[in-house]
Amino acid sequence: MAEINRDKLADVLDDIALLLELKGENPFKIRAYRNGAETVRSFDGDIVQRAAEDNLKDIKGIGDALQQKLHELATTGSLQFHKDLKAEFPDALFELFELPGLGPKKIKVLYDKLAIASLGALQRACESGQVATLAGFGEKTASKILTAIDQRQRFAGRYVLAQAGLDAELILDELRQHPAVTRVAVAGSYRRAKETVHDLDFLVSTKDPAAVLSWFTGREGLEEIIAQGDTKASVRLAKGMQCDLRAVSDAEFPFALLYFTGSKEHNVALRRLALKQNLTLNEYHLAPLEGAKREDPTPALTTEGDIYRELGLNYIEPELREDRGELQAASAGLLPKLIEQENLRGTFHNHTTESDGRSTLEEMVEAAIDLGLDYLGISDHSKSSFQARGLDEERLLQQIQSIRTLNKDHKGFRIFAGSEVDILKDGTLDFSDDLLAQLDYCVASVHASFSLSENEMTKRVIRAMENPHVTMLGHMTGRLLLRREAYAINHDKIIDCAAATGTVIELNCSSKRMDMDWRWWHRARDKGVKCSINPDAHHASHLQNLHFGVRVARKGWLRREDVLNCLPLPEVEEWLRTAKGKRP
DNA sequence: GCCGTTTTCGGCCCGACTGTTTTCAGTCG
Repeated sequence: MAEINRDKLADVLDDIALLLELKGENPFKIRAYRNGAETVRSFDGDIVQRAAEDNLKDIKGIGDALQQKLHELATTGSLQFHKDLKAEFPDALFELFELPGLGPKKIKVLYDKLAIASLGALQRACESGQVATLAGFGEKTASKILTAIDQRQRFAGRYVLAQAGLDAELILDELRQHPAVTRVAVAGSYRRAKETVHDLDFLVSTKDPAAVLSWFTGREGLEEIIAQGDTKASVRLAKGMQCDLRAVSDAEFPFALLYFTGSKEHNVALRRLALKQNLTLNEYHLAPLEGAKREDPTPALTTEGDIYRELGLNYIEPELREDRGELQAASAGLLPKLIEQENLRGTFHNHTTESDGRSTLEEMVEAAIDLGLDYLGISDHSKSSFQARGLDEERLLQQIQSIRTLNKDHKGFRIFAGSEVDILKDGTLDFSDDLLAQLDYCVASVHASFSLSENEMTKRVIRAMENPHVTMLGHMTGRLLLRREAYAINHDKIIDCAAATGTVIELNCSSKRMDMDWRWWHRARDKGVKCSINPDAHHASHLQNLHFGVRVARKGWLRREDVLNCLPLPEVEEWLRTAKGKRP
């Protein structure tokens, strides 16, 4: 039986939705499958187990048909209905969905009329002029497709959060200085702090949209202008990222900001809520449904908070807007007070030139002080990570001494001596317990043997977490965003083990990692697991990534009290001195 | 396909832009 997990269940439902779209099925049926996929992804509990037991009835969004299909998937590892649908179309056809401008309807026409089922065939058909003759297609469509195929090679199309941040902040600054601009914001997945984004969505309020839009499309160094209308323009930056700008009136601004921040799922849920109150919500206003009776006119709403309040909700922070329970929490007054960057007092898991860092111990300390932190943990690699010049026992003991000495020069700032110790293939650690006991703390991480089965990997990591000297688990899945997949590991079991052993889980906020993934933190938090937001800095400048770490922690519903490195120095010292099983 | 203090049938979020169309379908967010 094929190994089945939560993601596999959700992916099959999404795949069915796509296949049904190609077949031209009822769009609401398609939406039901997509909703089902999202429900599976965000379900709080062991959805695979529930599916195997055929016990999904009370889960909103899963009806008889989806329950039956999920049950078949969970018990047999595959789904006949899915296989049959897939057999109707060649695999290569699905590449076509990656081209902007092509959706299920057009792809179906290409497939039905010209038997086009791959990027190569599509390129040839565009070049030969066949595509332009199809009903609903034309010369421009054909040439746009050719451009899209070409660009697909050059621009992978997604960017990590910190990377997008450079362009986002620059363009925001320029927009703020534009004389015709009143209010400005960057919305979209960047504002929601998704770990990767595919474009940047800017929003301005202005009395002169034409002036702002023409400034936007006239900026220097653009790769292309994708679209330009009266209120909206899209451009591609030289580095390939798409940026959209929307111009609205100042009265419309909060509605547009809410709308363009998304997520799409959050918006849909919000509009459904509005409808229940006989209101209709769009990007311009909140208004009574036509014909609906409403006692009072909607009062002036000038901020997003006003709109939420009008709908009977507390203000929902952008990071939470993923339709993962935030509307219910806002309605019940149960939203968390999310962590803020100024709550961070220090950070663990940082490297120096002793292993593979590029800044010295002293440079790292200066950078931490400049950032306003009160403590910094140094955890260079251990000896098995020879590719990273990992420290052996002798060098680690010397480093501990250097740190103790350097601490004497700093009043009110503390450097903690730690290690990022390798979790070996069998779950044992790279250093003896005696040596680990001499450290202030220890981060344990997997750096090799990524291809173990989920079961073996989970056991391996659990064994390491059961060590009384392991303070925290480093980058839990080893993923590198947009570059390397996470290794297989059972999140539920690791979180349970962290709760049982008092092991902290790291939120590694290196821009390429953001690991453990934000989708799991709410659950971990509720089980009492502590988080440590760590930049895994290999250069003094990488401490800046704490900013994005905090934003992703917010996305995981984390509060100040859930994060170890929000503790003030005296308390974190006390916490580290206390034996692992007895910590608060 | 899902769902119900209007319900077991008839709804299901909404608008801009583009390209192909003489009034709109498709795509995107």
